[in-house]
Amino acid sequence: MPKHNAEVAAVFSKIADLLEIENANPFRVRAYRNAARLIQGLSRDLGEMVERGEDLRDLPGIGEDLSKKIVEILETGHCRFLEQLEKQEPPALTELLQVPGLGPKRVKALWQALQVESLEDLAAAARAGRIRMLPGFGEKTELHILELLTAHLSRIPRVSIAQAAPVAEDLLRLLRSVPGVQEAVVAGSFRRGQETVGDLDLVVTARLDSPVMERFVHHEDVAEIFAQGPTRATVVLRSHLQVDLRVVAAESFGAALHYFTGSKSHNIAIRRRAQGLGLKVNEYGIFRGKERVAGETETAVYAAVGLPYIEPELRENRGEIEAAALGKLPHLVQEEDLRGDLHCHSAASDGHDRLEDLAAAAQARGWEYLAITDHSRALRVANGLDPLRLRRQMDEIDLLNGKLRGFTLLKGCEVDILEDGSLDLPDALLRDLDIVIGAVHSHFDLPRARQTARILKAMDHSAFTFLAHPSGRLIGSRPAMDLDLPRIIRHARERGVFLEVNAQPQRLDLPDIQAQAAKEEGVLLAVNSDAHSRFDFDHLRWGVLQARRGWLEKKDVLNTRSLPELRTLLAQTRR
DNA sequence: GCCGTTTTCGGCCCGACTGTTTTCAGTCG
Repeated sequence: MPKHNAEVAAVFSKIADLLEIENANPFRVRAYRNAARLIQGLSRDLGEMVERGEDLRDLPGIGEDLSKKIVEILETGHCRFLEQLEKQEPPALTELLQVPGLGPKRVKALWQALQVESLEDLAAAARAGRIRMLPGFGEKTELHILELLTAHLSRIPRVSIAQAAPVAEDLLRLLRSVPGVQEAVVAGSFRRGQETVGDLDLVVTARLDSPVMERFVHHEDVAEIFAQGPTRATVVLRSHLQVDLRVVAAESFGAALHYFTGSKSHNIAIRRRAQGLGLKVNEYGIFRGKERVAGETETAVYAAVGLPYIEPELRENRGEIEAAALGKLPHLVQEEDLRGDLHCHSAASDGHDRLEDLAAAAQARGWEYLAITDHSRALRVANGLDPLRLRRQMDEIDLLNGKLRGFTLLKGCEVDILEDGSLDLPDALLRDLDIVIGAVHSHFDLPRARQTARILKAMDHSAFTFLAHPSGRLIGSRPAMDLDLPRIIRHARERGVFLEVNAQPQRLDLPDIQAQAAKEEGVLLAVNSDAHSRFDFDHLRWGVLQARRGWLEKKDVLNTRSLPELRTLLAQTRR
């Protein structure tokens, strides 16, 4: 089984963990971590790059040694260096590093002195009071470790950004009501629009005498206070979500917001750039010696290092700093750019609303069009439409369009791609539709070659418009299908069809990096709500964020086109 | 382990909070 980017990144992360426990040169550890992060965020397949004879050393942070290790992992599925490390230290130690509060030094000390190799060992040692005996540890640390462990075991995995949003908004309301508070905003991965967030980072500006810190940590939703100082606090909510609060003076707001928005690797790159200019960047501002040269706004922070403002969604150190320096940042698509939605369900299949209610809600959002795309017959659990029912719906849409003014319902269907790659409805019927969405809803576990061939075949159908939720993943519950996605993206370009960025928060599919790869290939993407009721159009907020993270501009998104432009593009997919 | 309009060697981002250290290490973001 050939290895792919994610596996290579996992090997490098594990090496970094084990090296860190070994007390290796921290910069060597960082080199592995940086490489893991780079590879995780790469829009291209390493295996394919190697096949094409590209030099991996052209990737920033990859040199002679790591390049060889990547090739070794891709070709053999193993990494001898990792296996060697695992002979010296139990691989399970890296699991201990996942416990917040336990770092490499403590893990190593616990292992060497008490033979603690797993979470169970750790709990047993703490309960037996053996940890407090170790040098550098004390009674409080021992109790703290037990608490950390309990918190870790009961922790929720990263929550979807859509779930975190109402929590964040409640907290902001609370903070803004505290006397002396000027601004309160969310930073961190939430502000960058990541599909899931591990915690919430809040930045507040307040007068020195504001009781904001006290009010925050003693808020009724707070279950536990992990740390609290005059400017910074970490708490865990009853919902198990961790929240960090940072309070700064107004003059430092931009610097603090920039610092806490991250990402970490973007910040490091900005700081290195600042260093080269004789400047120092921290959360209080940008300094030349003792003199503050910026800090009040993010725009000023970027200007101080000679860059234009960089949108938070781009701050992943995936080329945005270089693009900014060249004046080549993308003008990211916005929700207001959308003229309609090309994927939604009515009560005819598994949606909740009638066509006229969906149309009214869409028109109220200022859109020009909405495609009705109920499921096809194979998806029985969703009450998929057979040819007769779909024909009836098409007639109903014609009638409705006769009454609508300045708005059009498009006739579509989300057709199942069957196991053999054929589509679930007769060709003649599909050709009478405006939009034919191909989608996989079954046989997610076919081998890579068959799964890829199945989808390529479906895309070749003469009526095919775009591929819905191409990876098939459900965040946190179902992994992406094993697919040659670069090949599917290339095929979409050659065949002249489109791909989807599905905005359902549990899907967000294509994900950011793959959406960017499609853009680079010149494939248009439809950012769709996949609404099952008129309220689900709000999902587009998350889809647009994901699209922005993929560097998509208005011109890259199919449903930013006016209806006549859209019809022209749709006609070109037919053959 | 990577990298280079000053470098092929000597650098590599920066500060807050906690606990046990009597002056700072460990961890985190």
